[in-house]
Amino acid sequence: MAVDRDHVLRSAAALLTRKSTATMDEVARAAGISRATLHRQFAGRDALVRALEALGIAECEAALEAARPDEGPATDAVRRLVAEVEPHAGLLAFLYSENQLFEGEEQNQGWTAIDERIADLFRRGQAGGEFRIDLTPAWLTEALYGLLASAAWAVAEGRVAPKDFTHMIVELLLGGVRRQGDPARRKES
Amino acid sequence: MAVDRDHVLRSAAALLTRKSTATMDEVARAAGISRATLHRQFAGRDALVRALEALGIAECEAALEAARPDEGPATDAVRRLVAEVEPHAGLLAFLYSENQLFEGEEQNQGWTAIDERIADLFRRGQAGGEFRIDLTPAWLTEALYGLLASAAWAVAEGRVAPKDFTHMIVELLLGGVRRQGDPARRKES
DNA sequence: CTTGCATGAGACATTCTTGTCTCATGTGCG
DNA sequence: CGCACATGAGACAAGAATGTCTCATGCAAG
Repeated sequence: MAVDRDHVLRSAAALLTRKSTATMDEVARAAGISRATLHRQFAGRDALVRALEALGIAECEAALEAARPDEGPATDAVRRLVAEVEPHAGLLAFLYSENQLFEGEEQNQGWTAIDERIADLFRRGQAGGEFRIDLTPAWLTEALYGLLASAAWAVAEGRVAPKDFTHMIVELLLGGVRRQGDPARRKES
Repeated sequence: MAVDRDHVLRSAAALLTRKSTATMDEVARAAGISRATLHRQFAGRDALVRALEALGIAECEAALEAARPDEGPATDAVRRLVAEVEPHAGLLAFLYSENQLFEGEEQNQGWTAIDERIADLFRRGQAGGEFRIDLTPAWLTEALYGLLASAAWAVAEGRVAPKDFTHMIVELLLGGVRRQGDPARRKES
């Protein structure tokens, strides 16, 4: 009976999100299997992390699909994207910080493709006049990752309420902290 | 002749910023001393990290002092704060991710004090009508850390230009990505 | 010159994690 | 029933990093 590989991966993701230095043994126990069996599924820690990376990439791609980044106002597309990504923010935060360790190693091609699609969304918003143009799409993409990770950690540590997750990120990213204070309500430019 | 402790700390900060898993031996060589001497200065890796944390806290406090968070518009105070913190963003990013590992350990009191001062700045901006009030000061503080770390990493990996550092963070944090005077209505759900 | 002291180099034991292996169990299936 | 196979438990060696120790070197002050 093949162990439920997907279940193992998700258990590992949940654990490593909280404790990124967890041992193979801890990962195995978290999944309810023995270290031996875990090792039969994933040749080693590297293989496990790579599999998690593949999972994260797949989930990001699925989120991008579901968010339909090319439809409607870019603003709304960003909202949809964050909402779709929210459930996987923990895993993404883990992978995001994990990536900082890959000194000069080959950048995973899957990520660059996702980066590009997200950057394209920001680019579209800029071209359409919805977004300001003095911030590069590359930075906006990085900032989105950073905010997702920050929010995931802040929620994990109880510093902010889980239910506000999407709202916090989207509102800060889109509108910033400054009051769009307009005595005359926002009208045509 | 006592080794230049400050020089060692800054070398360690610079190295760990780039490679957070660097060995004690690597840290020692980066500082131009032997592992034995490094160990005489800092009882162990923990002690070193704690010293780095103290350094980071001291630099944050100095930045807060220099930024005069209680003077003038909160908007300008945030600008000053980010500008003051910029030189230490690498160290802060390291400490920020390092903190994710301190499972339930005692939260360093120094950080909570800094968190509070930053949150107070946001609170002041909200009370004064400069900042929107639907985002909690706690979240804004977290977001600021997240953006600082993202920017530091993005710069380190060459994905964004170092000279844009402060501008990118401040503009995104304050104004968001949406164009002001944007014809698209604002829908705060 | 001689002494004192910090340092560098390196040996050593220890601990932790990993990867590999063996063996017993237990369950499903023919 | 008997077989095959996946699993769990655990032993084992290898490697890495750490903490501790000793010893020789070099420099500076007396």
